Amino acid sequence: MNSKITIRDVASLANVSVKTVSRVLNNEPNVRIAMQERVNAAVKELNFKPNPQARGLRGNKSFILTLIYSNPNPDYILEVQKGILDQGHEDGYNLQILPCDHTSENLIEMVTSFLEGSPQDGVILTLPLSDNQQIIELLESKNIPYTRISPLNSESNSPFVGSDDQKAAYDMTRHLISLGHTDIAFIKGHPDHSDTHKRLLGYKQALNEYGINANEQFIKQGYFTFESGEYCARQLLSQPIKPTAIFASNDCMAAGVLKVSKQLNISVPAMLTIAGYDDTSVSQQVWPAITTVKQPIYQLGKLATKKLINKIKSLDYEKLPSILECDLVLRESASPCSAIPRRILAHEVI
Amino acid sequence: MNSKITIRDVASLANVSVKTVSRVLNNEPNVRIAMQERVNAAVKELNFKPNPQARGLRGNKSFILTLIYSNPNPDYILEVQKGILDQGHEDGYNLQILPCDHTSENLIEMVTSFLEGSPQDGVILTLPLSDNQQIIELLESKNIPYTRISPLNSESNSPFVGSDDQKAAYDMTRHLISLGHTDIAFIKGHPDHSDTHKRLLGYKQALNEYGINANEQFIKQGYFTFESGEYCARQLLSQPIKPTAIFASNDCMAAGVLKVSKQLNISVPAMLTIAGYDDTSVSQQVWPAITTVKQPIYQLGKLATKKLINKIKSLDYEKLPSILECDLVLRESASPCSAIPRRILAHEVI
DNA sequence: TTGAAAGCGCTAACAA
DNA sequence: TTGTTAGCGCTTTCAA
Repeated sequence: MNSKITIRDVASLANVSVKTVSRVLNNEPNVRIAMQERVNAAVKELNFKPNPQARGLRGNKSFILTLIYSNPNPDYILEVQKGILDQGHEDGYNLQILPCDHTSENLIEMVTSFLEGSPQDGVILTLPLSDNQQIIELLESKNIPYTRISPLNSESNSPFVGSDDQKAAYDMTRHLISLGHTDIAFIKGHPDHSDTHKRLLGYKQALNEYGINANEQFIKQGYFTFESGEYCARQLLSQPIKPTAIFASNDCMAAGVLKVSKQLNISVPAMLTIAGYDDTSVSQQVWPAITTVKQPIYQLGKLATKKLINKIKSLDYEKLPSILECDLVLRESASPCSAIPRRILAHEVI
Repeated sequence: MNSKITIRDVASLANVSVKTVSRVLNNEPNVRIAMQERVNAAVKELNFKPNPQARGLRGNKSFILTLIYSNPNPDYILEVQKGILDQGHEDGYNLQILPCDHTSENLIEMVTSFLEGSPQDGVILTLPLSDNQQIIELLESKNIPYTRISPLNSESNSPFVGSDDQKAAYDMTRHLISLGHTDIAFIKGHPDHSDTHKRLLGYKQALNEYGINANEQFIKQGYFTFESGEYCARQLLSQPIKPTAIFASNDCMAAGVLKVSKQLNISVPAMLTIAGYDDTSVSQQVWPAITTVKQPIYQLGKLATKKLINKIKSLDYEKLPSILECDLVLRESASPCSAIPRRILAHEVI
């Protein structure tokens, strides 16, 4: 159904052989400039686009990348997709997607059958699949190049990218401390996600640096869901010693905290400061809007793709950056602490 | 890189010709049952998967469908994607995606170059692209089969699917009336989206049916954004005669209304009922959670794909349903009207 | 009902 | 530096 112009048409218009056209198309050496120009002119005149299927068939390539994800955060996924697509298009690759459920019994079976059924040149894994050993082994055994976004364990002979979650969580905690908070609670994310640990680490690091003892009563286990945010908030806010700030490791949970605060008539931010993570739409659409951390999701997708393509082409990818920085997004849910400080800080606060 | 077993291996194992294998694979007639079984057994034994590229090259098919979208609602898009993927996989099609910006100058240019550059058997259009005349003409001129989700104008010789937006808006308005509200404001969506008009129609239809005059002061132009929801809410809630209920034609805008209500110290739902549309995550994660309308997005994607595939295969698609029903999702943002009714209803309210 | 041969559009190997 | 030929894995003639 598509353009019927083939490489042969171009060849005859440019008065060269098909192989020469092919050479020009693929930037192969050993073609005189004059030839190149003649071919390029013909390509342009005919609006010729090489047929990827034929190309792929011959070269045992498909120019298709596969994104496998199991993630309930649509904002994140769509943004990653966009990054992958943009880089892919730049290099002539298309994207195929496989949403799946990482808690499913037959996850591996499903991924296997997908990988066998439709050819692709490489695979991109997002959290929490980036750390799924079975999937990684599957890819290794099938010799399919892959790249991982935000894996916990980055040791591998495959590329990965990630954002500096620990630093971002550190920065956020430091920001809360700078607002005068010392009783800062933390709601952890799902234990299956590697960022959960990194964010917790950043939180503890900041407290530590300012001489605040991490109070275990202030650290609760969430699961990245709204409900788990509510649940943890209820626990935190019914303790005898209540935190003056709650840092939830994603926005969903922060929104849950906000809901509970309202139900308990705790005004935000006057009586309680809330911070989230991810800068998803909900963080902007609740009131007060939630102070949060913005990951460079688009760039992560793009960079992961660039590395993957380099890996596929046996080019170097080690020189490309691996860790990108996050930004704090300051909104209304965080304000200076109004409570009388219960603790003396070891260091002056910025 | 993929499985190296070819149709030839299957043929020699089953002791038949390649053509016979091909026939069995494609369910062609004129193959004896015994043969079919022999071939199928060999296929299974070798775990043979036909190479789609070779298949496509020969048959001038790609088994790839393209979803083109320009939509800021990630929940919607991801859900549609899932529906398309599931149906596609059932019928052996893969999905390719092209996010774009429908307000961009060079939208058509971009879409054109994409369609020319990568082969696909069919295209799926979501709002607001479903009504983009230029894109439709482009597809027609290139003879690319397409299907549209929720187009305003469904007249075409191409398939479409949609949800009964008018009825859903009617149902929601009726629900608000049944709670005793008569001063019900409506925030319209983006004028480029066809559902905007249908939702308005449903709203007016319900008012009309219950003898409530549609007060033009109560109908505001929004743009499906949070900010436009805020803006309209501010207008509505600063008028001398204030509505007791606001029906925003999507959740984003409803969240904007909720924010303004809180800022103005109007408690929801006690003093103001709010309803949204779309059942996106934000409607669940604000407090109070927003009463809204749930479209069968996944099913729309699936059905649209089924129809498209039938169209591609020159099968009948007219017999498949086109319009699916929506559901009301009742949450805490709507409650019985506490204001003294300012109007007398023409009919008894349910 | 089955099979042999040709060829989809491109690139790798070889030849000129 | 350029061109010729074969063939990737499959399906479509056409013949048996």
